[in-house]
Amino acid sequence: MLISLKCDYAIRALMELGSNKDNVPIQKKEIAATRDIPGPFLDHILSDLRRSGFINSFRGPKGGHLLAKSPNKINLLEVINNIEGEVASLEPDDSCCHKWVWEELDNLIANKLSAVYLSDLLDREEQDRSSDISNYSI
Amino acid sequence: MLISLKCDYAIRALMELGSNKDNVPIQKKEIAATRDIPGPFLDHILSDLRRSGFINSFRGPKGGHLLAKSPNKINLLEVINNIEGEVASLEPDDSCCHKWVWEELDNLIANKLSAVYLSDLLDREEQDRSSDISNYSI
DNA sequence: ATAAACTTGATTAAATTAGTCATCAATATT
DNA sequence: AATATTGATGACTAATTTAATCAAGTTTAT
Repeated sequence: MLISLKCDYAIRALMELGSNKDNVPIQKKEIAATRDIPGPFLDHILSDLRRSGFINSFRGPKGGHLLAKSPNKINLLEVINNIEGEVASLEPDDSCCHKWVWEELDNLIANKLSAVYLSDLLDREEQDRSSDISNYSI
Repeated sequence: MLISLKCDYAIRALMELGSNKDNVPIQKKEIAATRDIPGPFLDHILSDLRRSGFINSFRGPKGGHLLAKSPNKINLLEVINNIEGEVASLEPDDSCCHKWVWEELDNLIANKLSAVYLSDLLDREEQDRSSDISNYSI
């Protein structure tokens, strides 16, 4: 797949934290459970997210994690770049004839990803959730 | 990288065949040498290209390979789809909340790739080659 | 016939991805 | 202060994918 599962997990984790209304830290166990992420793997992902400045973590009982920025200040490109180093770089220093296509494609992808914010994902999720409810009540 | 090296090789091979003016089949060895593709690996790639109907192959001495279609009838999406199964499918049947982003991204990529034809690559290569020459003579 | 080519399948090596596990560090509660 | 709870980190492993190699077979021009 284009985006690694690890990255997908990272975005899920951020969504869980972003949907948190009160300022009480959410614990790893809860994130893993509600967003279906393997627990021990999530450790590393949270570690990456913390090092990249997306979240703040607190140890001890009542510890957990909180978003460090507003969801509308976090776009997918930066998340992906920080989690997996690079999005979609083609042959490193390849000077092949059709390099330009891969470059155009890279730019296209980067543009798209940098235009999608965590807040967009949260809005859409909220929207989906409410349309599910209305479907159910019809 | 986004597109596998195998796919890149496949496109290089098609370019080599597409730049062939006369109708004499080009041999594997020559394709491998001029386009810098590992010989034995190219075997499999040519096999895939043949099975997908992009090229015709001829055995025996004076054998080799020819394009089966005009370069302006071959776009990158079909090549890639035939060579590596699929371009960039995300989690197979995943119903995760932000699936729509990956879908939009997939569509964007598919649109871009299906709009680039082998003839575009050949034109660009020709153009690059001639600008190199004029640079040299200045 | 024979040599030159392509064809195919088995096998392998390396890299990447996904994940586990154990140990350490911090802190709220008592 | 002791303890239980939680996060932090690094070593390790398993599975998958990618990128090949190699050998045996088939076709065909000469």
